[in-house]
Amino acid sequence: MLKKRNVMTIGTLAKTAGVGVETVRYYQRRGLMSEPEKPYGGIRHYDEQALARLHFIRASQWLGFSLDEIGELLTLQDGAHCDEARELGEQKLTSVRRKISHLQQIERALNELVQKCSAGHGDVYCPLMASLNDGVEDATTDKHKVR
Amino acid sequence: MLKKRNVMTIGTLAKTAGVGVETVRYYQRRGLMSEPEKPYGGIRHYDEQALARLHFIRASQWLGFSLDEIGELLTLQDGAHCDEARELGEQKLTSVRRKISHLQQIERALNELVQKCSAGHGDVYCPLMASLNDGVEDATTDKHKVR
DNA sequence: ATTGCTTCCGTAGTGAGGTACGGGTTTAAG
DNA sequence: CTTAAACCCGTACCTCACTACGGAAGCAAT
Ligand SMILES: [Zn+2]
Ligand SMILES: [Zn+2]
Ligand SMILES: [Zn+2]
Ligand SMILES: [Zn+2]
Repeated sequence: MLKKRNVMTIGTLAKTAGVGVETVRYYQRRGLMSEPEKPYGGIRHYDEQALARLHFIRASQWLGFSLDEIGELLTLQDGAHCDEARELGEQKLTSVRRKISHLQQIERALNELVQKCSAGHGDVYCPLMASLNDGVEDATTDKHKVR
Repeated sequence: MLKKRNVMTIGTLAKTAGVGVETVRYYQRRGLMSEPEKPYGGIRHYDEQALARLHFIRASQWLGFSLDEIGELLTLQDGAHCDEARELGEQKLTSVRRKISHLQQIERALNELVQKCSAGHGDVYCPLMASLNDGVEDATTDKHKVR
């Protein structure tokens, strides 16, 4: 694994960034990373720019951006279009907040069901099961589609 | 759409429950619903029990159970095994809480980035982009895998 | 009786983000 | 020099929950 002045093979690059080789190749197919030139009949080598790109992708992904959106972010990466990038970030922030409040609703409902059940109902039919049968809160209304 | 005393075709059943016909058939293939007998050369008919089953599935799904888990819940539905069902519910509750706190971490990070960018940085390189390049918080560490 | 919507049934495709396989080539270690 | 590991490349497969397709046959209204 000789890493002579930031020059790596795809395997070293992948391991350094903590992803699989196949993942790097997949990002190349998706157009998120370029494939370096291949020396005649040899092996491609990658530098610290490729590594930075991988970091960019994983950081963005952690923030909830899809690979398509990351592609878009990359075209705005020159620093001259940070207003557009910020716009994307704001949209993502909104969607993250929606997800959180949806999950919090689920958390409350589920917690209530579990509490009611564990409070011990005699031989009465379990309220947890009853709620699943009758519909949990507004579970089956259009307000919160499952997908 | 004649619904003579709780007797429906698959289409009526699906529409009443707010799902597609194909979804009902899919649940049957998955073993979550039984297929009623078919009268010789005729059309199957469904009753309000089938509808209740569909409600059960959608309510459970809304709570975050996968179809496999719902299958498990259904076997515990007789009321005699509510301890096991509650156990499943508690596990799901834990995972929902983990998801929430993960998303809250993302929310904080993303919010900070957007704020820093919109605060207006002169001709300095955009801190949002810089953070994406350098790694957002512990984004690339093992603590919070993207998948 | 003809039109036209349903039902029936099996199979296949979708989207997201990879992961796996397999056969051939190249390089590094001993 | 030999052999094991790593690389190259295309293609297939994975999960999850559906969704679509296609052709035959049933059923309701005009
Ligand atoms: Zn611009
Ligand atoms: Zn109970
Ligand atoms: Zn039991
Ligand atoms: Zn900026």
